Amino acid sequence: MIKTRIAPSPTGYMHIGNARTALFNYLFAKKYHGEFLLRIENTDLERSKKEYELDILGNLKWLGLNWDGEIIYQRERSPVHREYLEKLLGEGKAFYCRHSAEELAGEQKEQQTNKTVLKHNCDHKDKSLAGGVIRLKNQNKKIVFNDIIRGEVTFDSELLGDIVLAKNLNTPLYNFAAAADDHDTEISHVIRGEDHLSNTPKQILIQEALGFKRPDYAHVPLILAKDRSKLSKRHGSPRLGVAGGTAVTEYKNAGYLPQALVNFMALLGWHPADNREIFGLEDLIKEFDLARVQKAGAVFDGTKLDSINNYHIKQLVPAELAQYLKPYLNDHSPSDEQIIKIAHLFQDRLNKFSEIAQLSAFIFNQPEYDSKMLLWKGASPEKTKNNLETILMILEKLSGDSFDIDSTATEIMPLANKTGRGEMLWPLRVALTGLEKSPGPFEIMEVLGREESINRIKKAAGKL
RNA sequence: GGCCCUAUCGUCUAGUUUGGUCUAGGACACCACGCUUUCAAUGUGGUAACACGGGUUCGAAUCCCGUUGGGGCCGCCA
Repeated sequence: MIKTRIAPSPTGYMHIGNARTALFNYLFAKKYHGEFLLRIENTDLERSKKEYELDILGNLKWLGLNWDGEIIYQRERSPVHREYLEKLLGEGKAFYCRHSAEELAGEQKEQQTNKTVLKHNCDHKDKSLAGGVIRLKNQNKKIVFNDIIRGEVTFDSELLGDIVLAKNLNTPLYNFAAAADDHDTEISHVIRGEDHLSNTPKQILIQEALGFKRPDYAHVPLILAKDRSKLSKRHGSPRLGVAGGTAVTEYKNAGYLPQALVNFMALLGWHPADNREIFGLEDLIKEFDLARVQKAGAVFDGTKLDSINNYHIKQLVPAELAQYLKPYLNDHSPSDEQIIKIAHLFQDRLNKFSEIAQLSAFIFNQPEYDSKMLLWKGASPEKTKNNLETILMILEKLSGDSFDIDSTATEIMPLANKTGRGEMLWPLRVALTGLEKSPGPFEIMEVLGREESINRIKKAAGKL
C-alpha cells in the first residue's frame, strides 16, 4: 500500500513550496491508489498557531488536494513519543546530556574558529542521570540511502555528532517525532523538499535505533526565487507586479484559479514525456511519475503562471467567470447581468481576476481624456465631430430593447466601411472608454447601454 | 568553513538510464508579419542554450574525472 503524507508545521501561512510538495505527494499516492495523509507538526508550542493551521487546511482544500483519513496532530502523539524515548534510554541507545547552553555555545564557537564540523559529541553518554536533553548515541557509520529522484546518497554519520532527540520526555523534536510518526502511520514514501535531504540521515539513524523499516525517499528540487535563492516570505507579492509572493492565499486573492496554480506547480520540476503542458488534477494523476522529476531547483516564473491562468480563465463559461469576478467589482455593485457582460468582454485578456477592477473602470466612471485622443491618424476635428454626430443619429433611432452588439454593428459598420473604419470607429471607441487600448466599441456599447453610450458620444462631440 | 545536492535557450523544460536519428525539440517571455478601428485573443515565422577543461570512444548534450558556478543544510525550529 502506497502511503504518502504532507507534514506542514502551522508556524506560517502555507506557501508555494509546501503546496507543490503536497501536490506531488497527492499525485503519487493517487496514481497508485494509495493514501495521502495530512500531519500537522505542531510540537513547537510557541510558534504554532490555529490561524496558520486553518490557512493550510483551507488551501489544501482549495487546491483540491484532499487528504485521506483524520488529520494527525503530532502533539497528540506525545505519549507514544515518550514510550519510544524511554525505550531508547532503557536500551542505552539514547542518553541525557546535561551540558548547559553556554557550554555548547562555547564548544560551537571553538569549532567555528578551528573550522571543524559543528557537532556535539557528548561525554555524558555513560552517566545515566536524568535531566537535560535526550540525545542519540552516535554509531559512527556510513549512511547510504537510495533517493528515487537523486539516486544513491551517502552521508557520514560521524559528522553528525550525538543528535538531539527531545528536550525532555514530553517534548520530542522534529527529526525524532517525524521518524516515529512516519513509521506508525506506515508511510511508504517520504516525498519532501530538498532542504530536508540533510535531515534524512538523522531520521534513518533514529529508525535504525528503534528497529523501524526505512521508507523510500524522494527529495524534490526546491522552488527558487528570481535570484535563485530558496523561495521565502521575503520575496514580494503577486499584487506588486509579476508574481513572486509565497503564500498560496496571496495567489488566491490575486485571482488565480486553483486549477491553474496546480497546473503550473506540477510543471515546476516535473514534465511529461511529451510536449503537453495543460493538465487538470485527474490528468496529472495519470501522468505523474517521480522518476521524471527534475534534480535541479526551478525558478518560479510568474509570467508563465499568468499565461497558464489566462488559459484556464478562457475555459470558463461567462456565468462562471462572472462569479469569480464579482468580489473584485464590489465597489460598483453591478447587477449579475452586467457582470456577465463584463466577464464576456474581458475573458480573453485577463491574466488574473484582480485585473478586472482596473480594466473595467471606464464602464463605471465617466472617462476623462484629451480631445486630441479622439482624432484618428491626422483626421480633422471637424470631420471627426461629424462622424460622431452621424453615429449619434443612428443610435438614437435604435430602441433601448434592441440595443446590442448586432444591431449597433449592422447599422454602423456599412457607414464605417464607406468613411474609413479608423475614422469612424476609433473616435467612437475613445468616446466610450477614454482609452487607447480597450475591447471593441460595439461590445462596449452593449455593456454600457443606450443612454450611457449616447451620453458619452455627445460629450465627445462637444469636446471637438 | 564542513557536508550534501545540482548544472540544456532569459525562465520552465524534452533529449541523458539504453552514446550516433540533436545543424538540440516544445512552452512562457521577446521580436516580426497576418487578421484587425486600438489593444487583447488568434495564426505564421524568428532571435535564443548543451558552464569550462580533460579523458573514454570511430562518434558525447548524453559515460568518467576535475574545475567553476548555483542551491540546501549545519537550532534544545520544523
